[in-house]
Amino acid sequence: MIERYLTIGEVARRSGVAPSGLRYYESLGLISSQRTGGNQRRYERTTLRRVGFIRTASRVGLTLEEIGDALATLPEGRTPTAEDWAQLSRSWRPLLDARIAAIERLRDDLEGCIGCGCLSLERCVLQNPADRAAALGPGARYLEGDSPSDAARAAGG
Amino acid sequence: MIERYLTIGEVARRSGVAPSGLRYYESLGLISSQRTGGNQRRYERTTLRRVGFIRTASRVGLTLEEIGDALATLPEGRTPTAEDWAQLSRSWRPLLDARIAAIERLRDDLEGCIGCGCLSLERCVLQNPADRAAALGPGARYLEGDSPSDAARAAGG
DNA sequence: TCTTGACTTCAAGTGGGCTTGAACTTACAC
DNA sequence: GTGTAAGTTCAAGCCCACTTGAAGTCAAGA
Repeated sequence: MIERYLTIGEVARRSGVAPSGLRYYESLGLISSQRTGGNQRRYERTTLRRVGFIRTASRVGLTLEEIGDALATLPEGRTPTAEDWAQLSRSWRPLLDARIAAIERLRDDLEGCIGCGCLSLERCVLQNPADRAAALGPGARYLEGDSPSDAARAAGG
Repeated sequence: MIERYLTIGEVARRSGVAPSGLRYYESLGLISSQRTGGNQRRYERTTLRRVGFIRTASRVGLTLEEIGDALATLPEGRTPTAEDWAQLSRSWRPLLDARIAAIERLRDDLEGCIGCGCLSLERCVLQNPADRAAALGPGARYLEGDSPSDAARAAGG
């Protein structure tokens, strides 16, 4: 018989999530386990991948509830079908794409600060708030919470 | 005189961050304000952009401490130079790129589940943990916390 | 001037995501 | 068989990112 089930300690070591964290995930229904006669948890190997998925999604700002909701769209009693997966993939895509776009905007904004010429005007999108001499000028990029019309209004007076 | 300073309520409405949140950011040194004679805060317009930046970075999983550390690399007493900005941009790029890569991996993994053929094998990277009939097979992608050698070991026995 | 909504500080509370500790049991190498 | 590392539950605690509440002050229009 091949070694099929993993103890919580093994999953912990290999996933980087502490046993307490794995129990917490299980309490939320994100992962599941078999029990030995002595009530100890035993995990399937695929749990490692599932935990990796949870960690990654969590690290990029998704809540465990969102992750759980997504994983819960998979059927409980049967092997997920292609349509189950397609639905999960479809439902998450906009969220993930939005996350990516947000980070890229952040990154580009930082780079834009160097290239946009605003430094020569002694101001910037991310201007040091201690810089009292600042005045709003041209060349600004906008982040969420600010808009082109804001910039126009500010520039206008 | 143009309207130059914003009250905390105005910044709150326009940034989407509650006054209490703005005070919290200020307590952490992420933003700063002038005070009126009556001790009320007044913000420069650029604060809107700064707050937008903080929110975006926070939403994609960066801590306020990381954000603060980054913003703190900007000089306190003078206008940031091109080199100040270049340094901030350089120091954040790997972090942001890693974040983007993680989300893309997540997204591609979800899509891969549909296209990789694993469904026909009644198993998947994100296999339903309730599926007891599962056995680890070929075609698996790996996420953080799992590795090619893991997969080889599992497939091997 | 007065009223009222917006502001102030400070302390405590909340929710998410875990961790820690106490008290106890199980699994396994020797 | 036994020692010990690893497991169990449950309650409480911790850190982060805020929010809420109390008690009081400020700003500005009628």
